[in-house]
Amino acid sequence: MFIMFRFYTELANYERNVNRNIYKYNAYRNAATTLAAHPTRIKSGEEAQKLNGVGVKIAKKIDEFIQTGKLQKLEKIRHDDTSTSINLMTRVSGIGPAKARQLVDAGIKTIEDLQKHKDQLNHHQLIGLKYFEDFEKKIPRQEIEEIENIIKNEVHKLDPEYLITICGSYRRGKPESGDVDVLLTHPSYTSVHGSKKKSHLLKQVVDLLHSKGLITDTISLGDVKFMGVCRLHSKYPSRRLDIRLTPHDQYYCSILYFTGSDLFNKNMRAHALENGFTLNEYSLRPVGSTGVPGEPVPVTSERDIFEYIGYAYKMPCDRN
DNA sequence: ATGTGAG
DNA sequence: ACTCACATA
Repeated sequence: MFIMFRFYTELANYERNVNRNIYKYNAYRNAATTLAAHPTRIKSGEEAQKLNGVGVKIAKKIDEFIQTGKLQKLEKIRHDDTSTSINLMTRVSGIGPAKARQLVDAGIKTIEDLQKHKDQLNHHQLIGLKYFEDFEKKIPRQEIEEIENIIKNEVHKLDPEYLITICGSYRRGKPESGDVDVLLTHPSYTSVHGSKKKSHLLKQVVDLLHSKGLITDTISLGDVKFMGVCRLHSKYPSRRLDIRLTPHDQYYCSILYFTGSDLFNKNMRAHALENGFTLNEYSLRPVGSTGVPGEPVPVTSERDIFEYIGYAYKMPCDRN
């Protein structure tokens, strides 16, 4: 039923992006996931309708697919001009469903159209347009290794106490990644002194990497999160770079969280709950019988987190 | 404050 | 699911 999962996901995205109907979007997504999780092959709509999240309409579509091998509604959507235009617009970083709809309603339907109407785009969307092709390219592992070396060398020349970890699929050992996700901390910055603003710790690093030519554009820069663009040399594509600053005592929970995968995080958090803990991006806390989380337990490595909740340690490459 | 978008 | 940053109000 994998193909049905794909079809319903496609219909879900259509309802969200084109019709802006979040309820139908959720309905299709629910149906898609329950169908995907179903252990045996489904032979009819009637059979499927017994499942949670599958009603009359979706059951009918299953019958249609079984009989014809396709879905009329989906075929129509795939050839619909408005629908395909909206999908194209949302591929520009910074353009979501709402902006895409607005652009297409104004007759702006292609990347060339966007270039003629830059006045309708905000700063983020302009960067998304400027690097439209580059941002869709995968980043080879070796290139991230080079970026990592530059960041670590330059930042440690500035202050060797910074701790730097590149997370995401790169840390899970994947040969290619979609962006570069850097986690940054400094021993002088902890959540207990959280009220003391240490935002310069992030700005300082961003300014440095900018001056060294690695960072080329800033999409946004707050106290704890930078989103922008970097490039190794003029011959390389431009890459999306995120840097987040985390308090030192929350560093390993953050690393765990931002290393993923999403599914792994979900499973691990569920396991934590079963063992009386709640785990998030910031901390691991025991949950009392009242259900109120207690104080965070001290964590000085990723391994600590696994041990507290009695979960066999998994290397990042085994978290896919 | 509220909505949008990203991750 | 939840948080951060930005834009607009």
